Amino acid sequence: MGRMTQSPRKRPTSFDVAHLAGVSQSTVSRALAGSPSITEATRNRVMAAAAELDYLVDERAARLRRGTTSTLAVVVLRRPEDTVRSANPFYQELLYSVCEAAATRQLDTLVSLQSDDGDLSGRYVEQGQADGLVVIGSPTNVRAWEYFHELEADTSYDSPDTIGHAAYWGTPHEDMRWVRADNATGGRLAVRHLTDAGYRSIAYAGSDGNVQQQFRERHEGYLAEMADRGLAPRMIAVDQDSSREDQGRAAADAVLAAGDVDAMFVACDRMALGVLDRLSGLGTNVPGDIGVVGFDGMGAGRFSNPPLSTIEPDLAAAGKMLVDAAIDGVAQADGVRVPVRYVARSSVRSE
Amino acid sequence: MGRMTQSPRKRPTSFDVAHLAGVSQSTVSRALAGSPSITEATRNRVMAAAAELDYLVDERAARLRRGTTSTLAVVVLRRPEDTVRSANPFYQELLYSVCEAAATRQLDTLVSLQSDDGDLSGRYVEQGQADGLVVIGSPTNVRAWEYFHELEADTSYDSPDTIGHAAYWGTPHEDMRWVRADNATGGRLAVRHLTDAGYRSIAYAGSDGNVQQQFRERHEGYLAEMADRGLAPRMIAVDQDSSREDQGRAAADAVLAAGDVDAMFVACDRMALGVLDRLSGLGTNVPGDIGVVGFDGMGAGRFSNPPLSTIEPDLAAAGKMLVDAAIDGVAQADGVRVPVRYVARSSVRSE
DNA sequence: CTGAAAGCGCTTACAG
DNA sequence: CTGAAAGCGCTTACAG
Repeated sequence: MGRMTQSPRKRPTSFDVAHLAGVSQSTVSRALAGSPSITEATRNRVMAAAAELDYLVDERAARLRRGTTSTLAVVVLRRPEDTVRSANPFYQELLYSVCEAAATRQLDTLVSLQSDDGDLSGRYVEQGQADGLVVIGSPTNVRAWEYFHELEADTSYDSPDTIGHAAYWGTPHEDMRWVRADNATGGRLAVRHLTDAGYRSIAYAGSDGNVQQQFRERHEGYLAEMADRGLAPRMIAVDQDSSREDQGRAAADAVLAAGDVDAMFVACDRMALGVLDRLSGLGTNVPGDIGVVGFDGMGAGRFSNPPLSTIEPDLAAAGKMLVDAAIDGVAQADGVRVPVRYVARSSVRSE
Repeated sequence: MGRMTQSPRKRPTSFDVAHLAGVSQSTVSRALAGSPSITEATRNRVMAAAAELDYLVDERAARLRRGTTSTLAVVVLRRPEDTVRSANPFYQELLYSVCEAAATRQLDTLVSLQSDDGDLSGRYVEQGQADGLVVIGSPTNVRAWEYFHELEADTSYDSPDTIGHAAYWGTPHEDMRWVRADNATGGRLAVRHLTDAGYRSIAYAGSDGNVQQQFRERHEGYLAEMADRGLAPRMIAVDQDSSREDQGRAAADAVLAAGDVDAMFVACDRMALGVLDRLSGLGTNVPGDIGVVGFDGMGAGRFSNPPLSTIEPDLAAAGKMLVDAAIDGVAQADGVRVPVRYVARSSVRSE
């Protein structure tokens, strides 16, 4: 490693470069920033000196002076009890796609994992650390969402070069600038493909209550499409407190007990994976006896038994929408929808 | 939103707070930083004024002056052709656990996704943006690893408060400070559990070449344990160019063609998932006819057909080791190993 | 315990 | 096209 072969020395500044190149410090700054007013010859001399000294601009100073940061802050809300392996991979994927979208816009991403029971902080713009903020979470992070909701109301001044924009995934508050999957369309798509494949007695498996806004919307899409097709809706309500997988297993039991259901639209993939697990354990033929459609597009669905048909939100679009909304703002006061598509796999008969 | 209810005004500085609290700017700085030399009464007055003005320290200025950043830079190497959904989730999980480990140490994480065919940059410490650097990638990101390898050699000066530490996951260069799974132990564990379950003709499925250091180590562990138990090793070499899943499918075909193999230790979970997919498609009984063990601990393995036994690296430990190595440095010049454990699921007969 | 002042390392009017 | 100077908003010796 380099530092062993040479004695440490202080990091060079633009003054050192100026001295070596025989120009003023301001010229160094301009030359390195690509100012068009600098001669090619001068620029070359400066660049050579900078390379020679291994000089790099100190971004703290540059940003302090400039007033901007070229950075997007991303807060990921996690449940305190989650480990990397038990956490819902959906949020990890969403984080990843936000980072990708930010990179496309030449923005670095300042990521902070926060949980409902720990310190919350989202004032990165006000602290000069970012030009915008994206918050990713599930509506169950109640305290965190209240915190961010209040933050929106509190911000009483604007930074010179930014308007302190923010965008949110998973907020239960309608008056925050949210980005969400087009859940209702997803619900409709599920019913559409299931009926096209010949299923008629299609149940929705999910929570009945109003805890999860996203689930409610999926359910509404399901109801609307069922009504449009003159089919009677059925609800398989699951216990709120168990894991998604166990909720799915219980839903499968309920469907089998009912005896007259031939397909299920399940609120999310993790739950649907639980459904499949129970159904295959019991020897029920999927998709023959019962067709199953999930929601999320989880990778695990490609290898389940059988592979899971699902409604997949366009994650790349989601990342881009969040970043754009956070940096540019959006016209509408509230939210924007991420498109979804139906992914056909073998948990549904071919149409 | 707040900005609608009040006219925008410039962000307050410590001078504004000082003015309102009737003290000097230095006192504001000290009071807010928690300096013990400030009276309780003074501190309260300052805090009240700061709250009143909604003042927050500008971190750019504070860090410029202080010389540190409280930030860890994390570079994630991605393949240019990958999308969020096609990318190996292992790296997303690892990124997540690095962020968690950093948060535990009160560090923010500056995340940058970079790919072999795009701009590479890892000089965050030199630019005053971070106190340390973690790079996560696969050995296949050849150009990127060469870049970071050279960077280590180039750094010819030290920052005043940091030594420009870095730690790497996935580097093919032995002389960089790497963190890796304990692959050899993983290979041994796989063989151990397979033989304990009564399997005798255990093949290794993976690449034969030396492309993937990690795979080579897993193979070596397998070979060593097989030798210790007096069993004859078998290699099922896979085609380098197809997808992991297809490599797995081909390996399954090869095993079936051979006819005398009763178990497989597969180089990684994605490949093992391909093995399972083909085996179940062909009606082969797993674990009855053939036992399968993968490597990685991928979430999808919990729902595959049958659920996949696997060697799981401790991801939380991996994140912590990377962060610690990057910030504190480590004693040894080269690397440290992340512990692995055997996760028993139904792709192996119960012992 | 508090204040006046220097200075971190840049960018950018302002002159010439 | 280039330079001298101001200033971004802090922290921290140095005095008292």
